[in-house]
Amino acid sequence: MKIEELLKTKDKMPESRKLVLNIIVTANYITDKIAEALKPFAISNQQFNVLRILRGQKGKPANLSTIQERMVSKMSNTTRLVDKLVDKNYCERIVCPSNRRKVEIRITKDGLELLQKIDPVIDKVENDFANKISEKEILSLNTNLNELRS
Amino acid sequence: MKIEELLKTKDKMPESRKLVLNIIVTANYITDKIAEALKPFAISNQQFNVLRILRGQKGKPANLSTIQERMVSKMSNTTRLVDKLVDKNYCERIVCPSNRRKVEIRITKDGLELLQKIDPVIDKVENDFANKISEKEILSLNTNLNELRS
DNA sequence: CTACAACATTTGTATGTACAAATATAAGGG
DNA sequence: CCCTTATATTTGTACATACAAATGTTGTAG
Repeated sequence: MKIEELLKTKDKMPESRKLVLNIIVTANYITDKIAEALKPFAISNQQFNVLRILRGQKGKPANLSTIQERMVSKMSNTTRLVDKLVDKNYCERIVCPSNRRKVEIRITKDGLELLQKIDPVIDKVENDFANKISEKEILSLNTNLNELRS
Repeated sequence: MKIEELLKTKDKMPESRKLVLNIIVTANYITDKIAEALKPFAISNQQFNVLRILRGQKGKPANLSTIQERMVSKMSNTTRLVDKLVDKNYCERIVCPSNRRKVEIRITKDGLELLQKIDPVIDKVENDFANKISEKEILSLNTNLNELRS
């Protein structure tokens, strides 16, 4: 559905505004789909994002600032987000021996197993979403979005 | 900057996942820019969005459900959002005489004046953002985003 | 009329998030 | 070494948001 129709705007907008609103609305759309898919697993989008970052470390521990800089949606309080994951036993946190200001955060076996269960579900959400346009369009969309952030 | 570089991912991702992350990251980027631009005026992105919806009514009052369905990012508690705007004297709320379950919400003179001050600032943010790509690319981006939500 | 379902909004409450200040540690200059 | 500054994380607090239940109102079937 066209963005103007979706937002029921009668007056016509400049294309730049349409673009801005369109990106935000589409981001909300896909974020909601992902949240819905994660619901049965009782973790939030942000927690899932952190778990995937930790898995990406391939055994190496991550510290808080590393996680923060890699998060899709940065937030000011990664400490408490990691707390939740520790509570649920999906990751563990120990003080870094070489620099005791830092903490070393590692995904646990439980965390890895959870991700393995979630993976196909999220893959499906992502594919169902992206496959509404052609392979070629996906590529040029990615290119354009990269440029918009420069 | 490419999305993979931005998120510092070493393992390569399918294009569908890149697209999803790219849209979310870009939406966060532009949302932050808008929030920054609105900061001097002491209103949030959501409050600004509601004010523009009310102005779009051109004198006619809006009720809560109308506002809610037109918001860029829907939220569960529009009542309290409007409360904030009423507190600041940017809109007024009266019980709808024909159907007392409803409320009629109208932008005030103060609200209209505020929007007039904000308009050029937001226009600039939107244009600076969109003008990083060509007119033609903006149009096809809008088309593709519309399709992705179908 | 009256009872009951539907509707529009509001409120309670638990949880999430932002921002700044606090804590703890490390590193570097004199 | 001691003092200052920088770094990494945590905590306090105020505010925002989600979700469900409550409130008040309307429409309608009997």
